Parts: sequence; structure tokens; C-alpha cells
Amino acid sequence: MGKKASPGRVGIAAVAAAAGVSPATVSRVMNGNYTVDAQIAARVRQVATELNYQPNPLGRSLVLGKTETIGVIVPDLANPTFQAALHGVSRAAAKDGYRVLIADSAETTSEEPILSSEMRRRCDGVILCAPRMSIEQLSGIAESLRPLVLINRPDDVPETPSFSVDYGHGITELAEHVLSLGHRHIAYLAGPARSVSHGVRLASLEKFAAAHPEVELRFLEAGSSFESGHSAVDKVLDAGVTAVLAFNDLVAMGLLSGLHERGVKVPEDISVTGFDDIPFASYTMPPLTSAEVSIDVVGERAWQSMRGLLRKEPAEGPLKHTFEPTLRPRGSTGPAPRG
Amino acid sequence: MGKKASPGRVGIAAVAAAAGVSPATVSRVMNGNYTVDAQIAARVRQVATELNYQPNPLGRSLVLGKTETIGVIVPDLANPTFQAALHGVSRAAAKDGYRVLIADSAETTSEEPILSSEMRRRCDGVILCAPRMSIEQLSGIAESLRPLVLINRPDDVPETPSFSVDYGHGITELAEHVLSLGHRHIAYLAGPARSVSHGVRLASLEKFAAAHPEVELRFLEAGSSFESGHSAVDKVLDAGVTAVLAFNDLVAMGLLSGLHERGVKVPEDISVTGFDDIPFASYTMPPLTSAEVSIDVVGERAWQSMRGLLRKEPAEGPLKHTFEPTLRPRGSTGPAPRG
DNA sequence: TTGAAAGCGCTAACAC
DNA sequence: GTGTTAGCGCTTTCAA
Repeated sequence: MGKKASPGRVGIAAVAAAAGVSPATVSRVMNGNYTVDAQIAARVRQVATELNYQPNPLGRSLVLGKTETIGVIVPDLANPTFQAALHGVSRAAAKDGYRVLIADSAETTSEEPILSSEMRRRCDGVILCAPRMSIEQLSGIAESLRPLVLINRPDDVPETPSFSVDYGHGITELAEHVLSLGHRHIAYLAGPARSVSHGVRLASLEKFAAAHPEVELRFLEAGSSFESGHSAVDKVLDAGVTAVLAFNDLVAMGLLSGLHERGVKVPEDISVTGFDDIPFASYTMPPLTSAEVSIDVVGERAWQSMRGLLRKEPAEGPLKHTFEPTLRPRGSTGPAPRG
Repeated sequence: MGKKASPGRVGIAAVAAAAGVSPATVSRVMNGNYTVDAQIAARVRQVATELNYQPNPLGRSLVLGKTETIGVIVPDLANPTFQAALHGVSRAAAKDGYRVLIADSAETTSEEPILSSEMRRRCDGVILCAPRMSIEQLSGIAESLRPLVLINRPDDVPETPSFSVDYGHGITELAEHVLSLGHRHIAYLAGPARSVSHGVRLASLEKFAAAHPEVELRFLEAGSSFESGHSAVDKVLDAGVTAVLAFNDLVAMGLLSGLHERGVKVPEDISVTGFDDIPFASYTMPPLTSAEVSIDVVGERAWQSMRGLLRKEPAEGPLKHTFEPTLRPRGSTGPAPRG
């Protein structure tokens, strides 16, 4: 037997008793079902207010089979990209009366499938943000997670809407930008090996290099933080390049700061680009050339797609949505020095 | 009548039927209740695996009266301070097997009480982060939200644990730091009027000014963003001060950038301090004097307090916990110019 | 050690 | 228009 109702607890039964009607009638009133006599409805409402009745969403969810909650799973809640995506989803979902249950997989690839399905049981649907698990794993559990929407995981998972920033396009635009400025010796300051978005950049740059045999493209390890850019200065100078494409704005700013300390002039001696176009980027010295991405908009669109699935609206248009970053050329890039 | 069990759905009843036992026995097995015969337990477990049985947490929550979920309500999910607090709570709660349901009140003070109690019905407890509502409102609903824990709301709410950064102490340390460097004309670049943490800084600075009649302290409006600092340059120069205490690091960095554009030397002409000690602060030119706060630790401690409440452990020690920021003197502050 | 049965709080089909 | 009743999926008391 379940726990006895605690004496203080005000449930639908208490309201029904106090108003002299059946629980069903109270339920109808609370749900705005207008087959209820206006007088009775008014009385029920008044009693509910007096008793400070708060419907228990658990009971409701159990019988209705829906929780009006969606789960968002991110690899790292401390990462600004995922924070922005979460914000976009949460704000958009809230407008439609949905709540967000979050889970931070802490980059533990192996836990992701378990975490996701655990999450799914408590929610009406799941949004997976940049999942690290293999495509085999992902495809394997996709069915059990539906409704499922993917953010920043551009793999083709059948029947699964996916919203991703086209990092490959962005980094190519940046590469072409410095190419057009005459640079032929270019370095890419790589992001974390595990990062999907780094992998995408890498692949695109390899294509770029293949298409431009006149360009010498170097790949240097760095990371995703300001510090990693700052400590990559020596590597960059040793490489003897005239332009550096950093993994993101933070890395670029770290590099900028390191180069400044060495007395290397930007963009006269070396051109530097970032990625993401964070608000700071316009204010560095010199202002940072970057590629703007609006990951919160991606999150918002992911929600809208989820909403469609929840409403069982027939899917329209393609499942795969790609957001192109916008090139923001600024002072940190200039003509290649005449060598 | 509730929705009929969908034919595909695997519930505890399906497992019980397949294993030839009662639902009660399956329940006992799933919950590690060892009054079950080892053979039967093994068979039940095997059947559960074969059928891929996933217990429905909703049914469980309903009967147990707990969801193993806590709610975190923040005024703005885009604010780095609240993101960090959320991260701290979420990571710590996850270690104890709890999930986090988030709500962004979007700075709508009036909605906060409703949002909070709505949240509370779905969760076992609520953590309110920097709630904007009045102390009257807060005290009014506190009882109905318990277990309740407060972050960055140092008001005395009876019986309610509260964890806050002592912004007043931090800004006073910064003020004393520039005072000790000989500055007598100091400006405070104020944060958003609504921000509680701004209010605290303001009050402390007024105390500081009263205690140091030799100091002329000016209050200048700014905001919380890089841009607001950048566009406050004229105000600062007009004020004719030799030291500026910015609301936070972002504002300070904006100011630094603006001063640089004007050819004003830092710290030779003007000293500048930030607040928060974000990772960037060590890398600006010159490196920024700041006050370090670890809001994620605050979040973590808030969770631990909540965990104690959930376990009904007798509260020990004080309810109110204050975290002192640590002064980080760096190159952006120096001796006052000789006037 | 196991099963039957009640009940957590709610909704909805059905009967009146 | 309203009440009765069954049932959502689970746990737990009680009896066997």
C-alpha cells in the first residue's frame, strides 16, 4: 500500500469534499472543462483557493502519460557553447509551458547512453547536445529516446532532427579570408581532440589544403581556453607562419596576448583569427577577426522541432538543419608580410 | 479511467507475468530487497533484462512522495554568475543521484513566487538563486517551498540556509587596496540597479567613504557588460579620478580597452580594478587587479545543505554562510600619480 | 519468502 | 451536467 495521505496535504479529494462535489468535477473545473455548471465551478474554484490547493503534477503526469518536461543532456555545463544552447532551449521551451531537466555527462562518453535513457523516462523527450558517443551507440539508442532532437551532432541519424553549426564552413571562410590577404603559411591551433566541432574544422581544413596546394597549412595542438592559446606562442613562432586560425576566440585572445608580450605585431607580423565571435572579440587589441555563431538560436530551433514532435505534427522539410557562421573580418587580420 | 497500457509498454506487471511471479516480487528484486529467494531474484532480473524493463520513475515518485529532483531558479540563464552557480549545484547533486530541473525567471520579479511554487510541486526541494522578489514575498512563500536553500540572497529568512558571496567585503578590500596605493579620488562604476550584488557593493562603499573622509568617492552609472565599461570612458575621464572600481571584470576590461584607445596609461594615469577574477583577468594588458569569487563552490555547498534537509539531518552550525572574495592585486593598479 | 490488495493523486470513459 | 469507477506504474502492509 502506498503512503497514507498526510493529514495536512490538500489533494483533489479534499477540495471535492469541501465543495460537496466529486473529485471528477474538481478535475474538470481545474482543467477548464466547460461541461461544469457555472455556479458549481465558481464554488469549487473558491474552495480550491481557500484551501490553497495545488494540483500534484505527478498524479497528472502518470495518468496522462506526459510530464511537460524535456531533458537536455550536455557534455559539460561549464562550457559556454553548451550554456548558450541550454539557454536557447530553456527560454523557448518555457514560452510553450515546458520545463527543462538538465544532465551534465561530464564528458563521460560511456555514461551518455545510460544517462540519456534514464532522463527520457522522466521527460517527454530528449535533446542531446554534442553527444560524444559513437554513431553506432547513438543510432542504437535513438529509437528508445524518441522524441529525440540533436544539437551539434551532424551525423545522419535516421528520423532524427538535427541542428548544427557548420563549423567546417566557418573555418573554411576564415582560411579563405587569410588566403585572400596573401597568406601562404598558415597554422591551425587545434581544439581538444575529443571535441566534435574540432574534428569538423580539421576535416574542412584538410579539404582546404588539398584544394590549395600553394598553401602550407600546419596543425598545432592547443586547446579551447585562453591559457592554451597563450602558451602556444612559441609553437606558433617556431612554425614560421604568417597567419593563425585559432580554434576559438578564447584561444585567439590568449595567443594575441602572448604575441604582444613577445613584441610580435598583429596583424603586421602575424594575422590571427578566432571563432564564435564572443562579445569580447570586438574589443581586443586589435579587434579580432572571427566567425559569428548563434548557438542560442540553434537551441531555440531545436526546441521548436521538439515541440513539433511532441504535438505529433507531420515533419516538414529536411531533418538536418545547418547554421552557417558569418565571417566578421576585423583588425587582427591583414595583408601577409612581404617575405 | 486512465490511459490503457499501450501494448508495447513494458511495466512491472509485464515482467511479473513473464517471470511467473507477482509485481510485488519484481519490485522487491528491483529495489535490492533481499527477502527474495536467490533463484527467483535471478530469474526476475534475467526477464527484466530480456524485456528491457525500465522502471517508470513517475509511478515510483507518486507512491514514494519524492522525485529525486531539485529545482534551481535563476533570474537569467545567460548570466555567467548564475551559470556557474547552476553548474556547481548540478555537478554536486548528480554525485548524490539527484537531477536538476531549471527555471529561468527572465528577471520577471512578479513571476518568481509562482514559478517557484510551480517548480516545488515537481521537485523535492528548491534552490533560489539571487531571487529578485522582495523580502516580504520571499518570507511569505518560504514555508511552502521547503526544503529551501538560498544562493546570493543574504537576507535573513528564518530557518532557511543561505549561501552568499560577500560582495561588500570584496569591494571594500579593493577600495582599501587602492587607498593604500595613495589614491584619494576614486570612482565606482555601478552595476545594474536591479542587481542585488550591486546594491551590496554600493552600501559597503558608502560605509567605506564615511570611514575615510579624506577620500572623494564618485558613483558613476555603467552596467555589467564589457560594452558598458567601454562606453563609460568619458564619464571616468570627466570625473577626474585616479582609480576606478568597476562593477565586475567585464566592465573593467571594457574600460581598459577604452582608456587604451584614448592613450590613457594604466596604471600610471589611472588604476582600474575588476571583480570576479574571471580567467581572462590575468591576461589583460595590464593584468587586472580583481577579487576572486568561486560561485560554483557556493552552488556546491548549497546542494550539500539541501541534501542535509532532504535527509532530515538535524541542521548543524549557522544557517547563513558567507564566502569572502580574495583580493588579487595585479598590474592594473599602481601608486596614485603625484598631483 | 511470496502474493493479494490498497493506495499515491489524478483523469476520463461511461452511466445516469 | 455530474458521479462512479477504473486505472496510470509503482511500493508496501498484511496475511498466508
